[in-house]
Amino acid sequence: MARRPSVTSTQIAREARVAQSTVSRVLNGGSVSPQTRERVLAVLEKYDFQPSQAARSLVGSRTGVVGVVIRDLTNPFYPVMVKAMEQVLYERGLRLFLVTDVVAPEEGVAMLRREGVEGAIFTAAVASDPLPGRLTEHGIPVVLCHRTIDGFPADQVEADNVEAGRLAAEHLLGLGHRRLAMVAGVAGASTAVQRGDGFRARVREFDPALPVVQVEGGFDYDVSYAAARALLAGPDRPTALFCQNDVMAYAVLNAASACGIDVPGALSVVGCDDVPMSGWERIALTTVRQPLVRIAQVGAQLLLDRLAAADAPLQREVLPVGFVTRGTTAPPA
Amino acid sequence: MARRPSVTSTQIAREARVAQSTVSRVLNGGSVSPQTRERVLAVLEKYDFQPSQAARSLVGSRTGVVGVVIRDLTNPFYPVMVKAMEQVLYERGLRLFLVTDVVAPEEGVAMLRREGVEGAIFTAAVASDPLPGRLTEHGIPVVLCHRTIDGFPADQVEADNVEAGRLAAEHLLGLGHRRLAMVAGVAGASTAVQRGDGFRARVREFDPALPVVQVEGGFDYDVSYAAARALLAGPDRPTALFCQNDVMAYAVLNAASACGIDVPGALSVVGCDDVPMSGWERIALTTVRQPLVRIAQVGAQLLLDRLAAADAPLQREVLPVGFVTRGTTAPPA
DNA sequence: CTGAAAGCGCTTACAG
DNA sequence: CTGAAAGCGCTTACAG
Repeated sequence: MARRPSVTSTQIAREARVAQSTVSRVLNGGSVSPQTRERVLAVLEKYDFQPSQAARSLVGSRTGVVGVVIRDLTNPFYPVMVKAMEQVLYERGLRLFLVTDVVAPEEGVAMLRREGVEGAIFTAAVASDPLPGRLTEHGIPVVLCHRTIDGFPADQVEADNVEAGRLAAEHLLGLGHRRLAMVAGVAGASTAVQRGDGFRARVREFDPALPVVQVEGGFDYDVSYAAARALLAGPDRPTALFCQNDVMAYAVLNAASACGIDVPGALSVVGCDDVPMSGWERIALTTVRQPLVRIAQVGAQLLLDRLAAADAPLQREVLPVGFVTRGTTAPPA
Repeated sequence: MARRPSVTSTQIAREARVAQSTVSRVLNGGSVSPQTRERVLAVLEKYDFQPSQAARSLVGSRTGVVGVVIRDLTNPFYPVMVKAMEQVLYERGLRLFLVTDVVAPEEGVAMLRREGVEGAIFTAAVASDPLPGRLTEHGIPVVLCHRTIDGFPADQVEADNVEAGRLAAEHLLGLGHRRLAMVAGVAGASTAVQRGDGFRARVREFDPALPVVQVEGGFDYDVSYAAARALLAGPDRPTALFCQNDVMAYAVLNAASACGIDVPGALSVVGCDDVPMSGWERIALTTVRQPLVRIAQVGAQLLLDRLAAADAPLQREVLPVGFVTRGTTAPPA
């Protein structure tokens, strides 16, 4: 099954009795007389012609493809971002090439380069990650979106995650909780670092002697579920838990159910992200909202801007967060 | 920012003092003497060379790209399928070009053709859908995966959705429910038709006079949530609800919470799909399991087979489903 | 406005 | 085993 275009612009040209370059002109809006255009259009339509992107990419100076690197597509977080990015990219006629964790990171970068992407948006970079750098080395513009890397030479956009952590602590402290724990995300992810820092800083301000127990959830449901079961079954169970993202909070909520621990009666839980599901009555998660869609849109826009002006100064945007009180927090028993 | 490869095989060839075709051979495993290969490999490595897919696609007989058409990426259902497909496709060295509902359907097909996809997998086709046909017309192999179209000339794979509907009815009837309602999916989607048919058929067998109220949920959370609120607030509220997919069941569960209706005490709810979230303690949805990942894998495999043997007879696979009893069903009050 | 020609970066026969 | 050459389907100067 040869995947050659069933009909090429040369064949269109022949049938319309014009030069192939004329077909190209009507396709791309060059100057063509109305009569000629008419004739070519008719043949184009007759065959429902579509030009080969491969040929276009090869000859043109641009491929029109942008790479988007995400982690796990099944985390409800990423589809929302991808969708928002698609929307802004498509409006500008760019296509999106998605790289997920189904391929090894190194291979992902290689794919992006073979694909000739004009730029790439990383959504899940970690501190020591050599991957974004591997792209910039080759002159490919990179945007760090949602997760950032201090000092990395790229446009970056993120939520005010430090403030997010502070808000969570503020809320829990205000409710009267003193036995605090935190379910942490991926070590080295800026979101995890910043949210953790913000939370601890606010607790320290309140009382430097107050400890914050930390368990590792890796931003992952299953990991967090197991960790929560262990934590909740152990001695000195905390009365309040800050989860560095919503998915880990869901895991805690479910683990608490499994352990017969009432939320918020015996345990308060705060998440971070506010993905749509957190508003479900069955979940009703108290959480810190970050402007998910906006972050994605800005990320895409930063790349667009960069493509338009390669030498413009680097941008770094930090978007505000807000606290959303729902049903998973209450004063300690 | 011209997105030309920073280094081409011709430049590699020059530096390695061989012909460009020799570089191509070491890249693609042609016969090359050990010494020559060594020399070329060194230069390849030095520049971290990646060949241009555009050029490869143009000259080769294949692009190595497979199109996957999904509906809404934010429906937790699709990411699972996409991931499973990615896995089998990548193993064979194929890339995946994702088309979501962010682009208009017609434009999606045009993109697939411009991209030169070797085949396409549709996951959300509906009965009257002209799109898959638009691809086969141009000689591009199509697989209908998850949602099928009777009589459509393509390989198809789906769950035994009729049985799924029957199992749901069986369960509810067995529990003693007689006031039944169904939240229906997208009209024209095979899954909706089959699940509905199965459910109604089983009810009819049990008692031809028993009515089944139907409300439209369109496989969509928000639509179903609104429909459920209306249904549950109205007179003659059903005691049991079969939702044609899990997402709609979540909407019903949450709507019931919002209305203060106890599930399963005052209302039994059965879903269909069994996506991972249905097993969460906070949800604990009684549902019909379909082998989601398997369906996606078989879909990808059918396309692979078709690419290997264009003239093989058309396949249609129907995979078995199973009933999963959890916490959202009970005998009527 | 229109055509002939060059060339994008590769793979693939074809010679030697 | 290796090189020279053709050619994939386009866009883009360059002439006319």
